[in-house]
Amino acid sequence: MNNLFNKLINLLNNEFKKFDLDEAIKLNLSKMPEFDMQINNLVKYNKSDFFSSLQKNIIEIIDSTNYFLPVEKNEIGFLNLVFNHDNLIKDITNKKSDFEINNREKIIFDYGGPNIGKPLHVGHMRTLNIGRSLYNIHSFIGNNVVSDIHLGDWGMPIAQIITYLENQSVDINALDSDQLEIIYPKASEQYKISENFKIRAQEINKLLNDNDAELLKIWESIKNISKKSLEENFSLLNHSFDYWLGESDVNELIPEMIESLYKNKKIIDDSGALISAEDTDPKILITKSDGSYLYITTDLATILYRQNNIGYDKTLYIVDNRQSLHFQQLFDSIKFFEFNNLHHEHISYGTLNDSDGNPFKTRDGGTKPLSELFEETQNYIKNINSDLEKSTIKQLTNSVLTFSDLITNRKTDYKFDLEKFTNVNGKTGIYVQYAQVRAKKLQQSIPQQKNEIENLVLSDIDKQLLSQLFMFGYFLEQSFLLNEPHHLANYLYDISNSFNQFYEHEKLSEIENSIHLSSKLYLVNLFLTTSQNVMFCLGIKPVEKM
RNA sequence: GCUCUCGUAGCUCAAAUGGAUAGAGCAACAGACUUCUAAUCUGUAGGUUAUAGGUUCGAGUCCUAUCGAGAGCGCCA
Repeated sequence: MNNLFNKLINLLNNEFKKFDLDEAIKLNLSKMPEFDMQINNLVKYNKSDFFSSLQKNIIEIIDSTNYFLPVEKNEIGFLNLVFNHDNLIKDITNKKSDFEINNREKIIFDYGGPNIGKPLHVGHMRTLNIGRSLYNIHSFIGNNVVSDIHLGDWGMPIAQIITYLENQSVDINALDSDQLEIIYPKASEQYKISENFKIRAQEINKLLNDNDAELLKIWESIKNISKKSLEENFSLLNHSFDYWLGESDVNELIPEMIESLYKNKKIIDDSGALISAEDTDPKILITKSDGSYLYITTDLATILYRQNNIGYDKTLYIVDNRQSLHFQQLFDSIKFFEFNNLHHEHISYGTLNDSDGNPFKTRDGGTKPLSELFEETQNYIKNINSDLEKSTIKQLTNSVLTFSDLITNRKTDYKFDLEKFTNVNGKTGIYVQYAQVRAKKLQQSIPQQKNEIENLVLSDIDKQLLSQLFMFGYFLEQSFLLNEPHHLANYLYDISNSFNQFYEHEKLSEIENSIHLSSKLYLVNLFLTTSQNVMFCLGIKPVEKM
C-alpha cells in the first residue's frame, strides 16, 4: 500500500527482517500527551547484542521520512515520536489508490443466508452488515470480491411448507409473500407435533432431492414469491449480491460427489447413514439414513460448484458463532476429501439481543422482522427532525442500523438499544454523518484557496486531527487482516469527534489570513475524503445534508 | 457429561495479539449558543480488569484452579 503509514511500516519491517526478527513492528498512537506515536516492541531485544544497531537503524529510517521530529529513545528501549505536521500535511492524501495492495486475491463472501418462506428478521442483520462491510473493505484495497447470498431454498423447511400447502389445499397461484411468512411457523409447528405430517415432509424432502417434477414446480413458485420479497427488503437496506445461488443449485452435483467419496472410501456406512471416514469426535454425518441431504452435504457440493464455476483464492463465511462446529467439520472435510487446499474461514459473530439482553422478539413472541426494526428506527429519526427529506431519512436509518452493529467487535454478543443508537451524541451513525455534513457545508460555502501549503499555521487541534487522519492505513489493515470492521467504525467516530473539535475551535468563515485558511481547508478536504472512504468500507452512504 | 466462548467504570463496549499511567461512549454533575446547522464543544467524577495462584524485565491479554454467564454436541439449517 502506498499511503504514508504503511510505507513507513514496510520500511521498518524490512529492517526487522534484516535482523531475522519474526514479527512485525508496532507503530502506535502514543498514550502520553507529549508524544504522538510510540514503538514498543524493541524493548524485548534490549539485552541482545544487536539491539543498539537495530535501534539505530530504526531511528534512521524514521528520521529520514521527515514526518517526525528527531526520535527520542527512552533508556529501556521505547521509542517516542513526535510528528512534524508541516511536512506530514504536504504528502498525506488518503485517496483510495493509496491503499491498494499488491497481491490481489479473489474472495467469495458467503453471507446473508436467508431462507425462502421466512421474512428477513433481526437475526439476519449482523451477517448482512458484517458481510457487506468486509466485501467493501476488500474491494477498497483492490481484492477481487464476489458475494453470494447462499439462499436457503432447500431441505426440510421447504418440504415442511409444501406439506402444509398440500394438507390445506392452498392454491399456489394465489399465494403471496405475506401468507407464506405466516405459513412457515405453522408448518414448522405441525412438523413437531404431528407424526403423519413429519413422515410426509420427509418424503417430500427426499422427492425434491430426487428432482420430482411436480414438486419442483411448486418449489419454484414459492422461491419466486420469496425472492421478490427479499429483493424489496434489500433495496430498502442497501444490500445487493453478485450471486443469488441457493442450496438447490448444487443439488445435481451431490449424487456424483457422494458416489465418488464412497468409492474412494472417504465416507462409510453407519446404520444406513453415510459418515466421514475421518476419525473425528463427533463423527461427521454426510447424508441421512434415508439418503437425503444435510446442511453439510449441500455446503460441500457448493465448494465444488464454486471452484469449478466461479474460482476463488478464499471463501469467507459470515455466519453466527453457534455454527462453529459445522464449519470446523466442513473445513476438515474439504481437506480430508481432498477437494482443494484453498483458504476457507468462518467469520463468526455473536448474538444480537434486545436492550434487556433477551433474544429479539416481537410483542407476541415471534421473530422480529428486519423491516419492523427499520420502521422503528426511522420513527426515532423523524422525531429528531421532521423536516428531513425522505431519502435522507432512509440513509440515516441505514446508518444507524449499520454503524451500531459494526461498532462492537463482531465476536461478542451485544445489546441492541435503539434509544441509545439513535442518540445524536455518542458513537452513533447520526453523529458521524453530522460531522461529515458539516465538512461538506464548509467546502461549499467557503471559496477554495490555492493550495498554499507552505508556512502553515497549525493549532494543536489541527495537529490532532491530522495525526488521526495519518492512522487510516493502520485501522484499515486491522480491519482486513482480522476481518473485523469495528476497528474502522471506532476510527470513524474518532476522526469525526476530532473534526467537530476542529470545527468548534475556530470559525473558518472569520479567518482572514489566506495561508491559515488554506491549511484549514486542506484539513477539511482531507477529513472529508477519509470519512467518506471509511463510510464506504463500512457500507454507509454519506448524506448530503441533514 | 463432553467441547467451545466469555467475565474490564453504574450501563454499553475498546484496548495494536505480552509493553509505559487500562481507554471511549452513555447516564450523572458543572459550564459554553445574537451559530460556518449547539444534531456540537469544554470540564469533573467514576477501576484491586470475577477470585486465587503461576510464568518474566513487564499480564486485561499466556498457564492452572475456583466461581459465574452463554453456546454447541449425527439423521434441523
